[in-house]
Amino acid sequence: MQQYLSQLNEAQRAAVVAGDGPSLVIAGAGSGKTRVLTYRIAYLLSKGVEPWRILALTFTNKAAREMKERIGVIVGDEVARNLWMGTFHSIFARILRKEAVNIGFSSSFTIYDTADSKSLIKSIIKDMKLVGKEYKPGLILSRISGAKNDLVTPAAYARDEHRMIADRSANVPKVHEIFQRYVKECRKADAMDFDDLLLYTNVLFRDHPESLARYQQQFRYVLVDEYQDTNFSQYLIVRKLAEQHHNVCVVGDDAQSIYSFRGAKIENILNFRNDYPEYKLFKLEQNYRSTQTIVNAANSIISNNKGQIKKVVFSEKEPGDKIKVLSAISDMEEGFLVVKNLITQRLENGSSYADFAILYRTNAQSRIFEEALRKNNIPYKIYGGLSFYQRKEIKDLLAYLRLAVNPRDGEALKRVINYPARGIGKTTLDRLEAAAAVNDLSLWEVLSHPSLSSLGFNAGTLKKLGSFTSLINGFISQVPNMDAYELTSEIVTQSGILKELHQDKSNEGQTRIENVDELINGVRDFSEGRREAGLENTLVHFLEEVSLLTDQDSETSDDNDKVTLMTIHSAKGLEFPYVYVVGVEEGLFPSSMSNYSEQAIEEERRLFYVAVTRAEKNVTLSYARSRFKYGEHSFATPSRFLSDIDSKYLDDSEVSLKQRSASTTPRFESGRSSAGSIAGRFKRKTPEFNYRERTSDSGPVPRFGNRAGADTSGLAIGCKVEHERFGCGEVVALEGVAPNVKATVSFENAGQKQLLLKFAKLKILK
DNA sequence: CGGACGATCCTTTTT
DNA sequence: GGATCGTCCG
Repeated sequence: MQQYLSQLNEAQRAAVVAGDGPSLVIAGAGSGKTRVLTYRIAYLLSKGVEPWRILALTFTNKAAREMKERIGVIVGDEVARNLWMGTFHSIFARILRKEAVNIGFSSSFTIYDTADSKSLIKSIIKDMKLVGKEYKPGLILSRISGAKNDLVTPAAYARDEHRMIADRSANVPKVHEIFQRYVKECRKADAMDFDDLLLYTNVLFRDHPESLARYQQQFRYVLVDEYQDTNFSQYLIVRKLAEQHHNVCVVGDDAQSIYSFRGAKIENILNFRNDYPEYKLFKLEQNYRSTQTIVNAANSIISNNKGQIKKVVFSEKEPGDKIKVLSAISDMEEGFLVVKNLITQRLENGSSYADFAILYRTNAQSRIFEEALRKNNIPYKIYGGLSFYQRKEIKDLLAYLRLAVNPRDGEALKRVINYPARGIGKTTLDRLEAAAAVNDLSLWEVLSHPSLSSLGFNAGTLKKLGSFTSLINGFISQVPNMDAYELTSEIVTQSGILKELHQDKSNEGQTRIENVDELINGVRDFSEGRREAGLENTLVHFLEEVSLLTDQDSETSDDNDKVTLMTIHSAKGLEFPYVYVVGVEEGLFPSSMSNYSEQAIEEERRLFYVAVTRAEKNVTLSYARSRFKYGEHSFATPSRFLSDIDSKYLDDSEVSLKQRSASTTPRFESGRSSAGSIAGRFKRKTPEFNYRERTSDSGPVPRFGNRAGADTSGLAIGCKVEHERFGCGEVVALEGVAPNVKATVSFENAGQKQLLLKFAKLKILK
């Protein structure tokens, strides 16, 4: 152990050997935070702490796996294997399966993914006859998810003035009812969604103190990585577990908080001191990853944000390359320029393809780079987007597996009741669902109910339903006898999936068969791997693993020496020698969705910070002046973030050439141009978004506002404003006091509306 | 009932 | 550009 400690700098070592009690490790980008966590765990183990007494929560399963391996090298695999290490979701799914009966679920409950949740919400909306396009499943789900992450029940939701007002002003006043129905349907289906895994853990700990006490006693040490991206629900789990002993070590960086859309509360890291006043603070400020230029440029970016914990990240590596900005006329050209530049850099430095990453804001951007790379015969791998497990043929097969384990799983049942086609159509399904609703049963319970025949189906339909039911019953009866692999093989043939797939002789059909084969192989590997490790290898376990996979987790072995393409979000925690951050344009990065609020822009800026700090040696930024969006091309201006970078870190050789073309390019974003002022070397700031100049400095203590709406402090009667949905209008009245100011706005096309400023996304035009 | 074909909506980001 | 949705017809 001693030799490992000597590899650390003073701050790192202090954090590793800190005794019992709470510690907060503020870890700047690239400051060796994983190393600290790894060694701290190894250190605890070397002090004689049993591995199963250590709970370490990471952001991805991959991070957990790698950390386990590294710890295994130090203390031995046998020991490392018994650590409780994984994502919040997978650890607590595991615990919930054991405790399921305490919270009214079975131990083989299904985990609904986002698509399942949306589909369920959709059918609830339909059933409630909520017409109008305001009720979009995705939007409703995010509202419900937000509530769950704040531990707000449907009843509490209905009492929550803020949520109700927000819903009303978005024309979706019935969300709370949908929420209520959704929770009920999930219970009926013996299913939990992602948020439920955390929510029900809290419910379990609240309602079953004896159970909480057991885990409190088991987990003597709790460690949390990426603490800045935990939500309230996760925060509370950690707090409860550590309630008695306060042996909690959290690691994070407020500057890298990029998941607020998922309910993450940056406040968790800031409030640590309140929950654990006796806490020890460790700051890791030396960056070992990147050159000085990259670190300093990143610092200059993040300094544009108001609220942050003070820290000075520095690098002692060489100054290194300046940051280059590639300016392209179109998205096609952007792809071409980036790939051209990549080829050059690779030849100049003799580096491999795996040293390069292309990072973008949205998955949709990947296509253009895939194309450019393919044309140049450059190998690449792409993360995210349509993952293997989201393909239709895979989801179909998985649905059968899910049914075998939990036939009440309504989403799975609806998916396959008529796949392969067996003559059970929409009419039949509608009637089954109606019967289920009336009798408060799941679809499966209706199907297997003795009085199914009294529902008035004709004999043919009854027969078809009966053979489907016995097919599934056959699978169910095999669950206890077969392992995951045997059962899957059985299901593929018996269900008729294989036969169905072989009907299709096209190329895509061939690919689908290969995919299914791949899944079967995956099940076999899983089955064997688990058996060798002496673990249970049932279908339940396989399904759980599959549903909690992150896209980083599904890396295959033939991914050597390839350029990496991924969103910035998925690049979190990773590093590459050469990084391209592409699509650095207004409306794309920062996303147009974040234009309404200061906090949203700050989060986008943190995302930009994360992107730049992934690089070890070189960062290249690129933007396009026009790109295809929704099938037609639209124009763009360079991102305001370019002007956040101190110009002394920018390589402007190429830029100055482009300035001329920039100034002659007409600007299409009227009135509220941004970093379109790229002339002047990104230096000039757009006053509208330069918050620091307008707001008095709040001092060294970070302050985080919680306003959700736009900055409308300058609003007065007579102002022209623009609303996302209602369009342009004029303010005719203002009443109430901040933060509850209500404005009456007369819209040109939508008439007069009363809007609460903190919720309405009003843009002041004049 | 099921497949085919246009219309329509859309896009952040993910466990 | 592309996935999803509703409608139409065999």
